[in-house]
Formats: sequence, structure tokens, C-alpha cells
Amino acid sequence: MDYEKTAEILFPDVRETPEYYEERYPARILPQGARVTRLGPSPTGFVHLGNLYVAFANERLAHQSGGVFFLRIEDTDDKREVPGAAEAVIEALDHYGVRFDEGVTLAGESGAYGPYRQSLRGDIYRCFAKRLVASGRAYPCFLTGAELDAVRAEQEAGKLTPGLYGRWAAHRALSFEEVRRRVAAGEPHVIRLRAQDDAGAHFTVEDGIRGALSLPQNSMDIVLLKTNGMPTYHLAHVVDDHLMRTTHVIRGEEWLSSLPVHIELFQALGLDPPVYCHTAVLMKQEGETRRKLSKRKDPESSLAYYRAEGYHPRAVREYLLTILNSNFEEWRAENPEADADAFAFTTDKMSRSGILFDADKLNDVSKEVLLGIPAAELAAFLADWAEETGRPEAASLKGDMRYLARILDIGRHDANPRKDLAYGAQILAFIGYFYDETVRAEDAWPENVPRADVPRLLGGYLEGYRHGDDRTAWFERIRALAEANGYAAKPKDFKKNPGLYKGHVGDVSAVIRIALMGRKNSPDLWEIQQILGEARTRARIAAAATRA
RNA sequence: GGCCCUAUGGUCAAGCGGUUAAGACACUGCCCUUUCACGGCAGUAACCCGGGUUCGAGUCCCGGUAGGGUCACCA
Repeated sequence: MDYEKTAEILFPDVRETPEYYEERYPARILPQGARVTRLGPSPTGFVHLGNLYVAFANERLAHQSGGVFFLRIEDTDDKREVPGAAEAVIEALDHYGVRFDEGVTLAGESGAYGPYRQSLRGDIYRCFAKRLVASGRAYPCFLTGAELDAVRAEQEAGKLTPGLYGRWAAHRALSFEEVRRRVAAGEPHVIRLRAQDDAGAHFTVEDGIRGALSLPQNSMDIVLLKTNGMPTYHLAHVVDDHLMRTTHVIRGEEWLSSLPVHIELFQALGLDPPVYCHTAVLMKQEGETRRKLSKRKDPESSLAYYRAEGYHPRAVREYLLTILNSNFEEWRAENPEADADAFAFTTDKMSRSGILFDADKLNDVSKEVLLGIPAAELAAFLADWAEETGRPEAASLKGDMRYLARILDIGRHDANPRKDLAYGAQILAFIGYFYDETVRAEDAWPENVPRADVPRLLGGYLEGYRHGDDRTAWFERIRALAEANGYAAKPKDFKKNPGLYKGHVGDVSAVIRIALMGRKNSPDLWEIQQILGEARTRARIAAAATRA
């Protein structure tokens, strides 16, 4: 009885009942087996790689089953909120192709289960909190920060488990009169869960990724409603995921330890919990040990990093998919052309142990993905990226998109296409020699070529140069040039009789290559010249000849 | 420290009581080749430890160990 009276003085303004909300947000009408999933980021402005990992899993699960995937902004912590961050999150996810069926949008929100910003759902949380108090499963706690600190200090001194439980939960048993007095006096308070307090008892839950889990029953009187009336994650999650009719909650492993709290809350409210799926954590190698990819320490933990480096969104998605489902790579090998959405994603193929982020693998996957993107599209992507990130090369790139596309297309149509391109920053460094502003003399003339030969070779090359030559005719001229200057026309001849020659045709090519682009390594020379054009080719050779 | 999760090559991992313990990335060598890349071939490299159960254990059980996560009026 007193519980109900307590609830009434605590929440005099709450007129609705949970039953009202049950009716207002009825069970969804969906096909058999359809899954309803969500993403619940807190709007701090930072989107972690792990957020995207989890987002893909949720998205796939919902859309593969004909279900619903929605976005809920978990902005219950006013101290952490960054203005405009929700929009930034939506934009960042959209960049990687993560689309929501309902929830918060750039324009506001859509869907029948809103509002989807937790800061707008205060009445709902208070209504459920009131029910909890009325049924004796929650109570007001007036302990001050100083008093809480004292409890903690005492627990630490006695090496006891920290937290409010048992005798430490001093306000558990406050009388109705006492509560009324304190409320009337305007004493600030929180609403705490009255834990079942069945010390040591364990229960089992079936996790969608991990299988049967044995967990200790919750014993902590955790905060449900903060002093400012906002809910904590625990209450908000339980109320929202029930009312929004979420069927599967895929979230990071870091939530595993609070699962007992969530289960207890569902039980206290007489509700069925969703299927929980706790994913592995993304790790980073640091010296001898590995640890969670850290927002503070590791730039590569941020989605913004991949964008800044110029990774194509499809590449990041493809990489994440390979670590998300162990059989994705195999599937991809068999279906190289297929849309990744055609892959049958399952939670039981998800990793249970921490995954070390592997940049090598990302780059390899990325090269493969970029190979599948038409040159013109790739050129547009690269130029836009350069512009967005303020790269000085942006103007040159945008200045001649056809030129750029031809550059990016080098060697991509052979039986065994080149795989040179991984991500924006790397590509710019790779193709820099195509632009007069960025060519640099990176490599010295070949050591085995006498210095005096360089101008002679280049002069001879320039003289005989015919831009219209096909690849074969062009190389025949180089062979002739090599021979005329004492170099073997074929490497094999040189190998047979090294004493007869200064070097071989490869050395002559090296000189031309260095003259043309300042480096000794590059894709096919003839093709590069065709792209550079006759004027630029001749100018560069001539300039190098005089410089030498 | 308590509790929980996890444990196959350097990395991601297949494996579901009997396998010469897959594959991919990375690495090494060879071949192809005017350089680089691509490609081809070959190779180095793994079941955390100890007990059980079993004819037989990477696989099941127990105990260690190690790594990770978590113990907020943050999510």
C-alpha cells in the first residue's frame, strides 16, 4: 500500500499508465520471423568503427528478415551532448550505406513508435518508473554525493564490493512519512531499483552470438532515474526496446556485465526481454598486449579517420563484413560480383573473441573493391574526397576528370589486373607524377649507367620518339637505342655475356622512366606516355636531359 | 580485487570425437617480366597448460594460466 502512496507523491504529475503506452505502441505487424533491430548511439559527435560494425549487423539482421531497423538517439546525458551530433552520426552512417527505416532523421523523425530521441521521452520513463515504485521494485534515494563518496570510501577501505546494495542502500527502507517529508522539503533524489538481492544466485540467458550464458543475478540498487528526472541507459533501454518492439539487441560486449540489470528490469515490469547478441570488441595491438580500440588513443577507431584517409565506404563495409561473419570471405570468393547484401548474414557466425584490427587486410580488401569500381566513378570519388579534405591536389584533379580517369584505369583491364589503389591518400601519392605540380625527382639515376650516358640516352630517345607508335614499335626503338649505346637489347643476352655490355635494355628503360616521372618504379611506360600526351612527354624528357 | 567473456599460425579464421589441422592477409623463395604491380608455384608458421572421460580429444568435462570486458546520477 505504502508503495503506491510513495509512487503518487513522487510522480504526482504522471497520469498515464504503462497500459496506455502498450496500446499506443502496439505490436508490429510484420512477416513471420521478421526482426526489429536498432542502433542507439549517444550523440557525442564521435562515431567509432565498432559502432559501424554493430550497425551493419543490426541492419543486415533486420533487412534480411523483412523487419525494421531504426535509429534511436540516446541523449539522456546532457553533460555529454554535443550540438548537431545526431545529424553528424546520421551523416556518417549514411556515408557507409547504413539506412534506417524509421527513427531520427536529418529532417526530424519518422515512424509510429517515436519519439526516437530519448530526451523527448521523459514522460514515458517516468510512467514506468512510477509503476516500478508502486510495485515495490524501485524507491527514492536521497543520498547526497558526499554520502555516496563516504560509502565508497568505506567499501574501498574494507575491500568490499563497491555499489549500493544490502546495508549500503540506506534509503531502501525509508518510511512513507520520511519520504513525504523529504519530498515536501524539496530534497533532490534519484529513483533506484530495489534489487532482488538473492546473493550469489545465477541464472542463464541465451545470447544470440554466445549461446547459453551463466550470469549472477543483479544485486545492485542501480539508479533508474537521475536527480534531473532523466533515465539512465538501463531504464531507457528496457522501456524503449519494449515499446518500440525491438526483437534483437545487438550491442558490444561491454554491455554483457549489465545484462543482469536489464533482465531484472524486464522481469520487474513483467515484460519479455529481446534476444541479446553481444559482439566481440575491436582491439588494437600495443606492444606485447592488445586492448580495446580506444577513442582517445587510436585515430583509426574513428569513422572520420577512414574518411579523411580516403577509404571508399564500400571498402570499409567489405572489410567489416569479413570480420563480422567468418564465412563472408568464402562467399565473396564465390560471388565476386554480387552485392554484399546478397550474403546471408547470421549471428552465430559472428566472432566471440576480441578482434584485432588489421590495416593490411583492410587495404587488401580495399584494393579488391576499388578494382570493381569503374574508372570514371573512382575518379569522381577521389576528386570529391580531395576537395572535401582540402588536399592541394584537388584543383588539378578536378581540372581534367578524363585525364584522372585514364590514370586510375591503368592496367585494370588485363587478364590479371593491377591492384595498386587502396585509398585516397595512398592513391594521390601513387599517381603524383602525372601532375607537373607534384612530380618530384624521387630516385637517382641507375648506378650502373655511366652518368655521361644519361643525356645521350635521353637525347637519342627524344629524337626517335614517335608518339603514335604502338607498344611493340615503341619498345623496338628502345631496344635499338640500347644497342646503339652499348646495352644489350635483351636482358638474356646480357646475362649470357655480361662482359660485352654496359647493361641491358632495362637500364635504358629505367633512365627514361626516371626522366619521365622521377621514379624507377611505375606501371607500363608506354601507357603512361599515352596518357601524359606527346607534349608533356617530350617536355619532361628534354628537361631531364638538360638537367642531367 | 569481485564478477563475466574469450582462448587454433604474426592477423582474421575453418573445424562440431577419427582430417596429411582448410582458406585469406602478412612474410620468404622461385617463375613470369624492360621496373613496379598483377598472376602462378612453393614455403615458414598454430590447437595456452595440467588433469580427466573415451579405443581415440583442437573438439566433451574439471582445474589452472593468460588476455579482454565491467564494476557511474556515461552510454
